[in-house]
Amino acid sequence: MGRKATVYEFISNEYARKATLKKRKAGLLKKLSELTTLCGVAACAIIFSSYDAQPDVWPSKAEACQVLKKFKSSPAQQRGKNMMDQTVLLKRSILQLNGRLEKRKKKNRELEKELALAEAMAGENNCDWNNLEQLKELDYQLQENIKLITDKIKS
Amino acid sequence: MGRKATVYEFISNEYARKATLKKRKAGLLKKLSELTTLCGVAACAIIFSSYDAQPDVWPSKAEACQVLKKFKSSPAQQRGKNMMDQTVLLKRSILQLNGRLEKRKKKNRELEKELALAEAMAGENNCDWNNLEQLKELDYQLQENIKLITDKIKS
DNA sequence: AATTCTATGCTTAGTAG
DNA sequence: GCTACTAAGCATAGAAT
Repeated sequence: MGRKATVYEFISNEYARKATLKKRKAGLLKKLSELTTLCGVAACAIIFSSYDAQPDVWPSKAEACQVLKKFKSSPAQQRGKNMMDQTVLLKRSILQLNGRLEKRKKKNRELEKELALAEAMAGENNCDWNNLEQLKELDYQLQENIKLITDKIKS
Repeated sequence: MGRKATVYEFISNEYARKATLKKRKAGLLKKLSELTTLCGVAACAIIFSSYDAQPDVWPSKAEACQVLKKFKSSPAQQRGKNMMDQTVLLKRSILQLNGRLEKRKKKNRELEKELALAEAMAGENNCDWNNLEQLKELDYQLQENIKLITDKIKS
């Protein structure tokens, strides 16, 4: 009953996370609706969840496009402040990502040993290695992209 | 003090309207921030008020670091009669993993298209955060895959 | 996994400085 | 205008179903 104080970090439990997403998404869109009504402003929101291929777009895709079009037509200079904020956030998240990458690479190495052992015991078949290769390939691409973005931000 | 029940219609009083806009906008963006952190989703919001020429744009904030489950390397212990069983299980799980990986890659491609849409709407200067969201999504899924393999090996 | 319930945390309208 | 305050409205986590 009731509830505890919310801890603001990624909800590891998948079901709880999905339930929270649903509730909060509804709450958020309601708030956005209220805001536009009460204050007479134009607004839109786009939420990408990994559950649905399609993003949730409020109020509708068409209207969101209009709002975004308007945003796009506003001079870039006026967006300067937001850009700055974004850059700061991006840098922070890149730091986090790099940390996670390091941990993941370490895991990969250990995992690789385990799989190699299993492979040796199995005696043949290299589908294990194929799978690992996929992970490593993704890993490589991820690093390349992060490097790219980092360079972009620095410049 | 306190407050009355809110009537959801345009606030005619200009001062009250502006004050409400400020408060609710802050509340809304906070909620959006919480949503992305708690549920690991990418989201953005754009709000046009008639007060400012430029809209308030909320880019996806840095995703809170997902607490990484402690990697427990399986010490490859029972090499006796369990060996074969483990290998069989491993092979089976790898087949499943490959299937999942394919699905996820497909999902990723769809997500990528949607993100590309948002990117186009938000303008070229915003491409960085969209790219980063893709990377983070990819990163998350990679971690999931690795965890899956690890768990399979342990069992 | 979706719905309902409700205790409790969170937001915010109105106000004061 | 703004910040700070606070009562009361509102959102929602966790549990039950």
